[in-house]
Amino acid sequence: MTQECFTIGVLAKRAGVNVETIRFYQRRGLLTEPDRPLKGVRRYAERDVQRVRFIKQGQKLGFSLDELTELLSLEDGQHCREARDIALKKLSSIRERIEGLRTMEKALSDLAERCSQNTGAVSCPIILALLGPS
Amino acid sequence: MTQECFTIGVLAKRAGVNVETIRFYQRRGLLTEPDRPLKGVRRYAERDVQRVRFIKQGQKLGFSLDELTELLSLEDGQHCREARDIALKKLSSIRERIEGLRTMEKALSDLAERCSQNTGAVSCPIILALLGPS
DNA sequence: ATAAGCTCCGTACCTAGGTACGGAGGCAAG
DNA sequence: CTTGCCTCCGTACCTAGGTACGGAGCTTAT
Repeated sequence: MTQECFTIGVLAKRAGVNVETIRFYQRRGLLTEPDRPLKGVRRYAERDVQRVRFIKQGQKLGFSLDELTELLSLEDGQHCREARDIALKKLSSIRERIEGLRTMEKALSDLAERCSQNTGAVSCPIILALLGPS
Repeated sequence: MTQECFTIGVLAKRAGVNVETIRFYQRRGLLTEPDRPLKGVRRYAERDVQRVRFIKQGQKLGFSLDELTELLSLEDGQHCREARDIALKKLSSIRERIEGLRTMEKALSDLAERCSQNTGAVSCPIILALLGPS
């Protein structure tokens, strides 16, 4: 059986963050503070590890802690209609981001190719490409 | 002919940022400080507007000012080999980001669909989906 | 039962990325 | 030539997202 009961230190290690970060997330409401069965010492489970990893992954993708709080609120499976609205809003911002990144990807790979052909590139196209149809 | 000579206030307005932000970017080395032909007052050109817009766009996509400084250093079209290396590094980080966002997109659109079918969703799949093959 | 090594909690501090403020000077119109 | 609005510059302040610190209390091995 999986060990579903570890301390904050173990949680932090498993999630790859600092203990202080866990405490910070609790203050911010991103992690619910568990009850303390053992007189003062909180115990955590696997789902807490996943939550923290989710937050870290989300941050890498450019979401703020406030946005992630909102996303995590979908997690309980209740409030279906509300969840759907939030999900759709986030979806469109995600799609915009993907589009922007794709434009950047194209510009950079063009640049890299031009450079490796060593055609004595005249001027880097990155900025123009990123500005889109200017 | 295009008017290639405006003050910091106009530059800021055209780029959609605060005057202080321009000055801040100059201190950070993201924008080169132009000479001051008119006894103390700097003049800017269209390319400065584009540079600032580029920075703002890059930030939305999750790049730090340090990374953007590096990307902007490609802009002169010199240092081909170096530029290519930087471009390739950024490319792989961009591709990772796109992948991450795609995973998130899939999870969210599944969620939204499930919600609109009102099947009394059991548990939100977002976290699991985001953690990838766990 | 005592020392090592946790945990808890509050508070202070740090970095990134700005934003605001205040004094001094330029410049154009009335 | 003065009023008003700009620029320049330095310095102070702000928000987000942590990190570090220090005292006090568990808990576990010896």
